[in-house]
Parts: sequence; structure tokens; C-alpha cells
Amino acid sequence: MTKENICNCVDCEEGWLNFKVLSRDELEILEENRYEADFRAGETILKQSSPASNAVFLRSGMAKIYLEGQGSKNLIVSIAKPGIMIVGPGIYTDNRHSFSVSSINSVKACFIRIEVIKKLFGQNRKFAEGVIREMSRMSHWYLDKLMSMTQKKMPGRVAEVLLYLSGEVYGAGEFNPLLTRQELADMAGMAKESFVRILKEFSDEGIICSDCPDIKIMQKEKLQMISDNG
Amino acid sequence: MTKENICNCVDCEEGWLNFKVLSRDELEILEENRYEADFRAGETILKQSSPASNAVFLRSGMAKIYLEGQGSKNLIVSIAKPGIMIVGPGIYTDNRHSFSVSSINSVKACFIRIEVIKKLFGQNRKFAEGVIREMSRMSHWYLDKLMSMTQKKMPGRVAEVLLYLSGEVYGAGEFNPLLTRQELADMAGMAKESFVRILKEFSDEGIICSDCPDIKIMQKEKLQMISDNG
DNA sequence: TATATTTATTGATAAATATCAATGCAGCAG
DNA sequence: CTGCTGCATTGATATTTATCAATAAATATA
Repeated sequence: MTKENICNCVDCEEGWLNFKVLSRDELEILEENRYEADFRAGETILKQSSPASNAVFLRSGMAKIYLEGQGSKNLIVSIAKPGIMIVGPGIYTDNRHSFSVSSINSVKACFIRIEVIKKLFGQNRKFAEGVIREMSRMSHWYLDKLMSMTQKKMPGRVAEVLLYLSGEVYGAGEFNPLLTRQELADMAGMAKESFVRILKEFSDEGIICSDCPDIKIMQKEKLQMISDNG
Repeated sequence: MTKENICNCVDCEEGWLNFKVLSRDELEILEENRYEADFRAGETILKQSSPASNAVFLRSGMAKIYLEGQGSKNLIVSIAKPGIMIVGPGIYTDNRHSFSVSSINSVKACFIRIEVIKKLFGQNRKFAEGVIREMSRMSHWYLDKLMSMTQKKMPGRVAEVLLYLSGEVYGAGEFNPLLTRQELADMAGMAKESFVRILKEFSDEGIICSDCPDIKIMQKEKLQMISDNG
């Protein structure tokens, strides 16, 4: 039996690290309240403003977490990979999803009812700490983003996005972003044309290479400097 | 004995609402680990990036919570009043303060060691829920800000700031902002000159009146519309 | 394979926003 | 009162960024 075939929270090796602190009984509660679903690329997994009834955990694949603005102007907040809990602050505020989530490639996901998460939060101290740690991590990230978006100019934001993809998302100096230029621009909070132009500048200066379908980072330090200095 | 003279967590009527769920014993733990301090207007209460050793609770007065960027470019994230917990996500991530806090007017504040907060988080379920609720509230706010900052144009952001001050902070249609134009601009994420100009436009259009030292909102609906439509 | 359709790129232009410089205005120290 | 000093305002200008339009490239579809 391969890893992919394990479909039981008790033995699951792919889920959220914080599930490791649960007892067998608790894992069984999880198992009983789990709903699994597969998505093809581009499907909506969670919809902003809809009732926050479930937390989502990716078993495989990637998803974009984004804020939907007026007139189809989106802001991609982060790229989710397996191993994290996807749930917004809405579950403790207005009971609505604070953002939308949609699949970038093929995704297998588990949905777990919020009440179950809250129940475990109440009865297992370590689990509660894991939840708050994850929420803090997200919160921290939002503040960072707020900083970049308001203080950095476009080249700084583009550099930041490239470093994020290279570092956190793909863990490689060369990667296929899997995202359209529009989506990359949505990550950097700018128009797609602007993103393209800056990408070309970076390319002309030899900081990156984007001739290939991939993006390859040639001078990481320089890119880091551009990102840091706004 | 007046309210102001009560200096004991057990009887405190001013503190964080979430402290109400603590037992007498727990309140005494709080009391034993409490440090009180007074600030005059303009003093730094918490400094961004410094070790996050304490959470802060205002007993009276107001403070600005802001992110410090490079080159003295700040972004004021919110205005704190008594009744909320002031602590950033840093306490569960990098153990540093995620933002700076400084007093707007005279402030009386209590400092409580993070370890105490974390201890209570671990042993009192209701308290833990209160903590996560507060953190979620902040997180939600950051996402809203992220949205405004990236999607709204300047008039929308100015309108938003005015409505925030009028609604959440001062609870009045006419108010003295207590903040300089520079600080108001830092709330809206723009240059002070831009803020002033838009304020004047609103004034010319009769949406507000800012002749007096106060700012008076004349047409709330219109302001709301400008804020909503970006 | 050929054709349609989306996505990417590029250039020209317009709009939004910041910066700079000058002036006005208030509170405050002498 | 007089002159500082910091904040507020205003105008002129430069910079940044978005939008529009055209074309090219890639991808999907028939």
C-alpha cells in the first residue's frame, strides 16, 4: 500500500504536523468528521465570504490563497502546500471565510468541520497551542505583506515574489511558477504588464533568466537586495 | 476610592474583557506578574523587533500601533484603546514585537509577562478562546487593511481612515483626531501632502468640515460610498 | 493541421501619487 | 513683542504605476 492510499487520520503521514499531538481517540474524532475531495487545476476550494464551516488540509498539490476585491482584482496572499492548516481568522470572528482558495494543480484535500477543530482546541492544550501558532504565523505574514505593499516599490515587490516562490514554495533556484503572469502580478499587487516589464528588466540585467518556461534566479543576493531596499 | 485608584487585577474593571473568565487564583497570578507604567503623549510603549516579553493592556489613554519601515516611513495599523490586548503574533513566532506602540495622549498601562499569558492560555480553556478570538480579530483587520492598501485609491483610503476614527476610535461624528497630518497619512499609507489635499477636496465638496481643529463628518453616506468604491 | 482563444509582451499614453520648495500659521522661549 | 520651530497648506514638478492598444506567442479546439 502506497502512502497515497492511506485514507485514515490515525495513520496519516501527510496531514498537519499539529495533528501529531492528538491522542488516538482524538484522531478518531477527526477521522469521523473528515470529508475528502479532489480538485483539478483551477477549481475553487474555499470561497471568500461563504460560511466558514470547514478547515482545509491539503494532502497533495498546491493552492493559491487570495483576497477577492471589486472588479476581479485579486490579491494572492500566499501559496498553500500540504502540511499547513488552511483556515482564516473568520472562524473566530464573523464565521465567514476571510479569503478564497483555489487549486493551482491537482489537489487532494481533507475538509474538517470547524466545530471539531474548536472542540479539539478546547480539550487538548498542545493542539490549542499549535492552532494559535499557525494563526500567529499567518498574522505575521499578513503584517509583512502589509509592509511590502505599502512601502516597497514595484521592483522590490517583484523581487520578493520571486524569492518567495524560489524559497518557500518550490525550494529551488529554478522553477516553473505554475502561475500566469496575471497571478504573479496579483501576488505582487500590481498590473500584469508592470510585472512583465520588471521581469524583463531583471532578465536584461542578468539577475534572472526567464527565457525558458521556467524562471531561474541567477543572482540571489542582488534580488534579495532589491527586495530589501524596496 | 475612585475607579482610577484600583490597582489590583482581582477587582479591576478596566482590563481586558477576557480576564473576566479567570478564576480568583488565576487573577492573583496576573496580579503578581503585573507591571504598571505611565506614559506621556508621544512615548514609546513597545518597540518593534525588541524581545516580546510582555503583553500590554491600556488602563486609560490611547496608543497608535504601527509598523516601522525603512527611512522613517511608518504605517499605522490601528489605534488602541483600553479593553483590548496589545500583543503581536511575534509571541508565537519569532519572540519579537511585530510592531511598535506609542502613546497618543496620557496612558496608563499594565505590562504582563508573556509566559503568564501563555500559562493561562494552557490552563484555562475559556481564556485560550479569548486569546485566539482577539488574535483572529487582529488578523481579520490586517487582511482588511491589506485589501484597502492594495486596491483602494487615495480618496477611498482617506475616507476609510476618517470613518474608522469617527466610528471605532472616537464614536462621534465630530472629533479631534489627536494625530498630526503626517500620522493620519501614515494610517492611510500615503504622503502627508496627499492626505491634506484630499481632506481639502472633501471639505470643498461639503462631505466633511475641517476648518476647526476638529474634523466633522457632514455626509457619512457619501464618505462611506467613497470608502467602499475605492 | 488549421483555427480559435487565451496568455504574454511591448509601446504609447494617461492617471495616480510622491517629492520638492515655498509660504503660512500656531505655539513657545526669550 | 519678536523671532524660533514644528506643523500645515499649497503649487509646481517628477516619478511611479496603470491603462489602453497592438501584436506575438502559446495553448486549446475543431
